[in-house]
Amino acid sequence: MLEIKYVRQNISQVRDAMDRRGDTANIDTFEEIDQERRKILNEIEQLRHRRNVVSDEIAAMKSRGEDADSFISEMREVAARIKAFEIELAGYEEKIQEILINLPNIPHESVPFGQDENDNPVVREVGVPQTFDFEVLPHWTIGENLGILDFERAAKITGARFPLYFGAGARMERALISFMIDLHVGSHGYTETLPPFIVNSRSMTNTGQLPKFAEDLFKLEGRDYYMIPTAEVPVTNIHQQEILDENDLPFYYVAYTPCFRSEAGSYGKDTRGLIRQHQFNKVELVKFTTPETSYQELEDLLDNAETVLKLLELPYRTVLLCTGDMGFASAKTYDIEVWMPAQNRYREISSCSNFESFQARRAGIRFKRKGQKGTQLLHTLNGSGLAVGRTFAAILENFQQADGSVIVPEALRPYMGGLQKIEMTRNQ
RNA sequence: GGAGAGAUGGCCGAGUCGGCUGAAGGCGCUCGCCUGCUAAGCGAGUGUGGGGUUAACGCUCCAUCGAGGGUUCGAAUCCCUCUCUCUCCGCCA
Repeated sequence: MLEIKYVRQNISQVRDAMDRRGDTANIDTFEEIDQERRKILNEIEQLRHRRNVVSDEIAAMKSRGEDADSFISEMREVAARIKAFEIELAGYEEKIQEILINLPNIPHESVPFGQDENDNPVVREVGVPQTFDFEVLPHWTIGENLGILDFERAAKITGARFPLYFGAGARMERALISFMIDLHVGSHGYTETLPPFIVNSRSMTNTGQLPKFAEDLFKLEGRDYYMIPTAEVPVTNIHQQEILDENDLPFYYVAYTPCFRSEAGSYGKDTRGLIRQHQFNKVELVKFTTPETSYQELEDLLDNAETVLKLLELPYRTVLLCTGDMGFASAKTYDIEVWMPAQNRYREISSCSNFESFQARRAGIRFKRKGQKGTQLLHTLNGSGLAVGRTFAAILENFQQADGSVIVPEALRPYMGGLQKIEMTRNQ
């Protein structure tokens, strides 16, 4: 959410930013409603002032034993007028709030203009895609052949787009989670957290999933609870409505959670394999920083995520999202895309964003500077470090062998009891 | 699920037969003084959001004592609903 004062004073810049994003948010009525709102607010405040003054006078008169009936009946009328104005004001505030809550973040000046993902500049490519002297198979075929993935049975249990891992596959998924968390905690200074996987609508609104993107979420029937689509939601909300001390910043958190997404509107896309599931695992990095450091922190966070791919020896590239491809709450986003040999293309495996004060304002996350009065909104950032299911898929495809087996990346072997290769065996 | 207790400023904690309490006191923090340094001591200041005004410092008004609603001229204080926390019982991994 943007600050109402900012919108008021920079209405053309805001409109321009919406255009660059290709967002259809309607701020045409903002100025008019805002003015009306302030006019009424003024009236109310004057009446309330009158009421406060006279009420004190009434108290004084009564204590002196004087008759205050005429004041009381006047105030009875004032109270009624206040109430009428308050109802009117609430209507305007609701409208203003609706406009503000649906306004996306303003892209940072370093974000290039563009329509969609085709306009995202590549920042760097790391690693060289391997050449295979046999026909490369998609990861779902590899996984099913090895007996470590079973989409058919998963569909029986639940439905389409749910994963079921067996044996060395289940173990590798778990190993990836541990490997990533240990790396970020041990080498990058993050604090491990294990948050709730279900959150309330307030938390969802704070990070920007609600109200605009409700159809992407799984909601618990009859309750104000939602399954998290990313750990970003519960972890960012850890400090909801808190005033933090500048000396304690920055906070770095890493959290493993499953993620649940309805994937409404993606019918027919990535129907096979682990790329697009209703439930998948992800290790998420979240930062709370001061405004002046947040862009350096974004670069560092991005580097932390890329390190996972480097250690796993997976080729990838990093792209900077253009204005038209960014998420609602983000001011700047990098995507990391891993090489998928069977698709002969790069696929998103991490998304690292700086939200500046957008989420902090909604969530009321502020900090105090030493020697300075008042509080200030801090900046929140997050990024996948990494999406585990897609990492799993990338390993199967990049490390597949002619005989159908899959080499386990060296960095992962300590987490798999030293297993070097996943082969067709009965009890792995 | 049943019974009870509670929710106040960065933190702790007063305040209920409604009215000079935006809120005592303490801690913390900031600034100043003082002690050779440290510790202690002394003095002053110190919530948040919004409106008006100002070039700015500031001044002023309104709101805010878990959330929402009600009673009243007036509510932190009375009533209702909800949320959360704690204690006991039941149930349960």
